[in-house]
Amino acid sequence: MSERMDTRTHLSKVKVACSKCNLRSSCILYDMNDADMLRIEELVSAQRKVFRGDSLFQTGEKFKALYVIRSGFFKTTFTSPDGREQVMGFQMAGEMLGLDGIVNDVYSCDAIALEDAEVCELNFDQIEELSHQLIGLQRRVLKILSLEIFNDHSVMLLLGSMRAEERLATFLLSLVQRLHARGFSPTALVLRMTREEIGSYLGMKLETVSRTFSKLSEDGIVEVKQRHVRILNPEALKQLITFKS
Amino acid sequence: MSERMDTRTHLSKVKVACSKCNLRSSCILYDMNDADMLRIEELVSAQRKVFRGDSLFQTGEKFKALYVIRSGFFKTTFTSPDGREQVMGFQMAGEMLGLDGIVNDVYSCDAIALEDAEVCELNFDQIEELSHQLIGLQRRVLKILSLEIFNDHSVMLLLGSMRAEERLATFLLSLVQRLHARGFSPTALVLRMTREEIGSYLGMKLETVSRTFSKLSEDGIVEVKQRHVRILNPEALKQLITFKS
DNA sequence: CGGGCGATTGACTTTCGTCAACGCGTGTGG
DNA sequence: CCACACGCGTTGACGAAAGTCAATCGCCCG
Repeated sequence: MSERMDTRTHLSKVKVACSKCNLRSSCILYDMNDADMLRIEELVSAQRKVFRGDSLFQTGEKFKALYVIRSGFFKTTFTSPDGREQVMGFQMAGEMLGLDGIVNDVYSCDAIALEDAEVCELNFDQIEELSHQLIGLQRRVLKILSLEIFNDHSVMLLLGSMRAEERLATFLLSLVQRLHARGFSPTALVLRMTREEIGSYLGMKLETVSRTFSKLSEDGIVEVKQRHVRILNPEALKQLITFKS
Repeated sequence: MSERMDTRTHLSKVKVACSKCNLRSSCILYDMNDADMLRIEELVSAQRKVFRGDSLFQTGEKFKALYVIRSGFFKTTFTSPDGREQVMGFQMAGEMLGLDGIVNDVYSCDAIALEDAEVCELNFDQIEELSHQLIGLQRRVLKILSLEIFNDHSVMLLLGSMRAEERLATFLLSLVQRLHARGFSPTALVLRMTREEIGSYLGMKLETVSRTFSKLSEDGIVEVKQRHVRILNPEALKQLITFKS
């Protein structure tokens, strides 16, 4: 945890213009019409900087806002009552954090920045209030929640039915696809997380992650240099996942 | 699939009274005030019967309604593009089906009745319309979605970090707890699903499920006769799950 | 009563986890 | 500027857990 400052994150109250945001096409709020967009800017109660290693929110904290990532990279970790911990996901620009806090008015996971990040804070009371007025926003919020459920189901499928190699292949393809959608290379990426964090997310041990990387590397499918990964043969990687039976 | 009739399910358009429903305390819509409750009854566009083995909806079907289970027992199965299939959950009275269909206007899993069932159909357009008017309903819907996310995260934790015995113990405790909340025994239950379905849900093979049941039985923790399970030592069962480290 | 699906059990194989040693790279302090 | 330390990653040897394949059993339903 950083000791740079008293408060965990920088705050700036500068009003932002969603309508001019360069994330617009990838931001989770993007498909609003211009009239609604002006109203939506009211939602952004603050922008916050979060430094690498610091948390945006923690399990048990009072839930009061959702966050959209403007830049940077997060992991969310979920902890069971008995202390079991697991990485629930990795989030990047345009994605949303905090949705699982709505049920109990308390965040139910930790959101930790894996690199210095900036987020837009959306006060949840205001979201409720405004989506009461704008049916388009209401629908949008529901879709966001539903998407999260859909994505979680995909992860459950991965955890429940795939073997180590398939899991890692799926993980790499998913990451690179999301990065590509944000203008990055479709074949090269820099991992922002450790082998242990990847393993936790994929339900395997860090040694197995490492071994599996080595295996993919030996097979000429990817090139791995520490956290730098290049996908040499995307087709072979997809083939690995394909269900055999 | 049943061939009893042309349409897959019975439909009845008889207006129901949510305010008089005996499920009220466990139904996912329950915490509405009386005034709102009258409005909510408008939502129930139909009640449907679904016979054992039949599906309430299937992957790819146009999404148009959410469902609340009045009686009976369902499984939901999720299928990946390449044909991998997995049981995503088991649902009982008062629980909701179809939430993952909101994102893409298409159901993204199959809901299959494991015993004859009755459901209330809630037209989604009407939900949107009405929750636009009743802020209480809007909030409620958001909480339901968020709860689903929270539950999925618990399953992901199970799949990612537990061993076979822990998974089965967690599964049994969860089932029995939900049944107990509905007035059934806190220690005895009848499984509505096969070993294979349990295995699919828990990310293990049916033989492993069977062996694990036998193990728990040998240890005197549960009594298993086919699908009839009695929990002899709930404390020992909970102890099994407790994280060791 | 017989057929068939589901459940159990055994023997063997595979996959992954565990434990341990070592290597690489970065950042810091002498 | 170099040396060192520490965190992270890799690799190997071994063991444990779960998967696979196969035989058998038993219950339920026609």
